[in-house]
Amino acid sequence: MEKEIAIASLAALAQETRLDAFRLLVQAGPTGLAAGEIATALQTPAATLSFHLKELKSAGVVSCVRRGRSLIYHAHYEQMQALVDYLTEHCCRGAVTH
Amino acid sequence: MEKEIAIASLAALAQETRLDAFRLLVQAGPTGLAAGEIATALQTPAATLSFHLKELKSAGVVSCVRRGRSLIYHAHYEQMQALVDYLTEHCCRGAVTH
DNA sequence: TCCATAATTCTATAATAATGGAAATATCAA
DNA sequence: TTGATATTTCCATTATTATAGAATTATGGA
Repeated sequence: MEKEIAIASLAALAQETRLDAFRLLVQAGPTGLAAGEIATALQTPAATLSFHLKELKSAGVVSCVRRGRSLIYHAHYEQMQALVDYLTEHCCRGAVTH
Repeated sequence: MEKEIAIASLAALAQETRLDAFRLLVQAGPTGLAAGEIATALQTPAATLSFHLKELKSAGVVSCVRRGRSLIYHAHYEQMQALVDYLTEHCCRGAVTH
């Protein structure tokens, strides 16, 4: 993973509403969640949530597909795994936790 | 790891100068690096770097001790490992990368 | 004590990010 | 084709973060 992408991914998740939204999507799995379902679950105005979903999407940690009137969002597990690998590789050298 | 601490750690690393500084500290290992050595390596003005080191410190991903006139900074591997564990636990469920 | 060095804090400025109402766009159903 | 629903984009406002020169604090040596 490129450093720039790692920074963008870290920034995407370093905000409460976005981390909460992302965690909901991880829980939801392959089914995904509609933007409105996330907004309701997080009690966040649609416009605000839409802004955060756009951030997550442009960082590449989520994607969405239209289904009828809804846009269904999904977590990108591969990119998250790549981020974890990046951190382990570049930021954890010498860790002695377990 | 608490969500708040995870967010603070992610935010600390989601900035180029700070990620670069942190990676230098990881490379340096137990020896650590003086603030001035990091500033020189990154070609960043002392005041700017000091601001970023304070951010890293308040997020708990680095610490420092005085040695003579210098402040020697060290990476906190345990907290980084805890962050990686947090992400794996909460944000990677279902990952199928390898 | 006085000077040089190392780093931080102070301060102002510029840049970026977050918030949410209102308007616009897309889709479906009757 | 009209109306209801889902969501985004537009926009203005507020809040937070980053930058770096100048002043300040801390330390060690002559």
